[in-house]
Amino acid sequence: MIELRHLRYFIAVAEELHFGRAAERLHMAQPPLSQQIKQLEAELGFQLFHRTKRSVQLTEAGQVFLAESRKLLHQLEQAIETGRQVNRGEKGQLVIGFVSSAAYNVLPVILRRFRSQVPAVRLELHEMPTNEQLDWLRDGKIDIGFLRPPVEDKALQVTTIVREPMVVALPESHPLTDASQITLSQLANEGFILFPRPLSPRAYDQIISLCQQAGFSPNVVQEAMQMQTIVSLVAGGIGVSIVPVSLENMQRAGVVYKPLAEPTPCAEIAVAWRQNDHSPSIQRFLEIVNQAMVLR
Amino acid sequence: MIELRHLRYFIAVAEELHFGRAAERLHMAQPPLSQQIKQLEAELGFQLFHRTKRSVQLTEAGQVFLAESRKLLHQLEQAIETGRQVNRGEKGQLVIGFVSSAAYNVLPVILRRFRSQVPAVRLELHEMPTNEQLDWLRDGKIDIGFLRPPVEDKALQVTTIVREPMVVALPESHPLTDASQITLSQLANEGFILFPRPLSPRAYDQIISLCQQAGFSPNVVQEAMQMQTIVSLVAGGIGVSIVPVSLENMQRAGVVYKPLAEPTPCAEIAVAWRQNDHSPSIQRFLEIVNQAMVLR
DNA sequence: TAAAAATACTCCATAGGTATTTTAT
DNA sequence: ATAAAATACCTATGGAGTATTTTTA
Repeated sequence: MIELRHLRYFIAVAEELHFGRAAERLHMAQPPLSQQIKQLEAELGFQLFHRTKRSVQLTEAGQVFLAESRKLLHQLEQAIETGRQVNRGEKGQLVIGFVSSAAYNVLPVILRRFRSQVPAVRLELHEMPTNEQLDWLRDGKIDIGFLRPPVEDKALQVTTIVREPMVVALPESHPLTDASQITLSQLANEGFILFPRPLSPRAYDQIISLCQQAGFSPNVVQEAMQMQTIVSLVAGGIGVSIVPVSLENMQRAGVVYKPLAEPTPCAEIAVAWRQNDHSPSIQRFLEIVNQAMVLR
Repeated sequence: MIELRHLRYFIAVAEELHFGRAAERLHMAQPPLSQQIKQLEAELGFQLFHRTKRSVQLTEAGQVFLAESRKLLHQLEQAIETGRQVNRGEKGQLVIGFVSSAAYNVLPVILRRFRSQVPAVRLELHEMPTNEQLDWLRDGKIDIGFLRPPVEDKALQVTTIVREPMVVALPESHPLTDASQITLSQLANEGFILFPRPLSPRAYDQIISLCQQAGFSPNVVQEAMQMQTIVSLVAGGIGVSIVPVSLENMQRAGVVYKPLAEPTPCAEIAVAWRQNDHSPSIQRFLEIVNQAMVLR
């Protein structure tokens, strides 16, 4: 059976064209080297050297096999190095899911950091709602999710990384745009635009219950999956909404954001990953998330 | 030190994801297999498997290294196969020199045969006179020469493969074109076109001495290196020439070839190669030359 | 005859085997 | 309780060393 040893020895002899010197270079005696080369030739089924006792020369086949052998050892080095990089989480591929609002908030910061620190890990991004992310995480279709807690699944690990105040989004033309802040009760007769409850039950219920504490049940005139859509609808005067403050980053014309007077309700974003997945690139990614987003 | 054994074992375990079954497949016991994998991991500096006693799983780095390992073993197979082909003279490269007249005669037959029997050997052809071929052979710049004997060099082996009659080449307009054959004495007063003596001393001297036996010294009015040129000059009425019969293949308009009445002088072509060069593709080529050109 | 590869043999390192333990399900 | 990997220990193959012979320039 051919071993790498044979190739290493062969390369040495081919380079020295002298068994004695090659043996010296390999820190071994000459006879076993002759043996191993002979054995290699037997395994290969062809001569590597023309041997005339006094001089050693590569055969034509030997020359070809020399080039191939060098390539092989070099590739092994490469393979080891690549393996080590993957092991350190410096090379690989990550598939990431995120809710649309994360795109305005945490994602840009984290991705910029990750890309600069670990450039050899390819990132694949998929925008999708929380519940879909949970399925994809379980199926291994994504490795990391940026989503809205809570998550019940015991197989998934979840850390909240952002907790931001909610603000009221009003059409530019609305009379309340002059107020410095708004109490919920002032919105009792407004039409509300919200996301469908299954998308983020906790946030949804929070808003509803706050309104009820303010003495009214909100009149939901429209639902929309995407935050962009909600903001657009507000701009269009369809109604008002309560959105995470980071949406201000969108700079949508025709919309004014106002803080709430109430003890501020919060929108949360969390990272989630499979508890038993110790893939180094995931670990590396989570480290960077931690660095960037130490949650107070 | 990593050996191919390690890779073979690793691939087996990675494919079975079960040390026991992998060991069985490798016709060995399970403990030494565990040992070898452990040793491999130590050499690599990273884990290949997540081992939880009850289940074996590839790590991310392990997956990458698995693909690389498979590639490596496959490439070794390839290298061995290529080496064997080269050894059998079925793959490689040959550089061949030939005198211009060989192009009308032996070369086409031999090359056609060789290309069909040994398609994977690349041929490089260089037209050049005999003396230059000898230098290039000695320098290793060509491997095979088709040239005009004799060759004195002891380091070169030479076999004559073609011995063909010489014929007289006359301009179409010449009065002797009606004769069925020609005696040299009939050409005593003609102007002769010949190649320079150094190009093929034997053939040159042969022609001169034949003329002298016929009672005259030929009047050489023009010399030319290439047979084509000689024939063109004859066609142009500059003079007559004595050329190998295979030149008739050229079908040059304006020239008529006539056999000689004299005991036919002969033009020879030989193959030459370095005696101590046992490169299989050369051997293979020479075999085919022998097959095709068994000299009577 | 001198230099270098091949042979002959000897030895020991280590690959591989056997028996057993550990551990997770 | 059981299946599977790890650990401990032993065995023996074969890789490597030493001494010697063979070969040819």
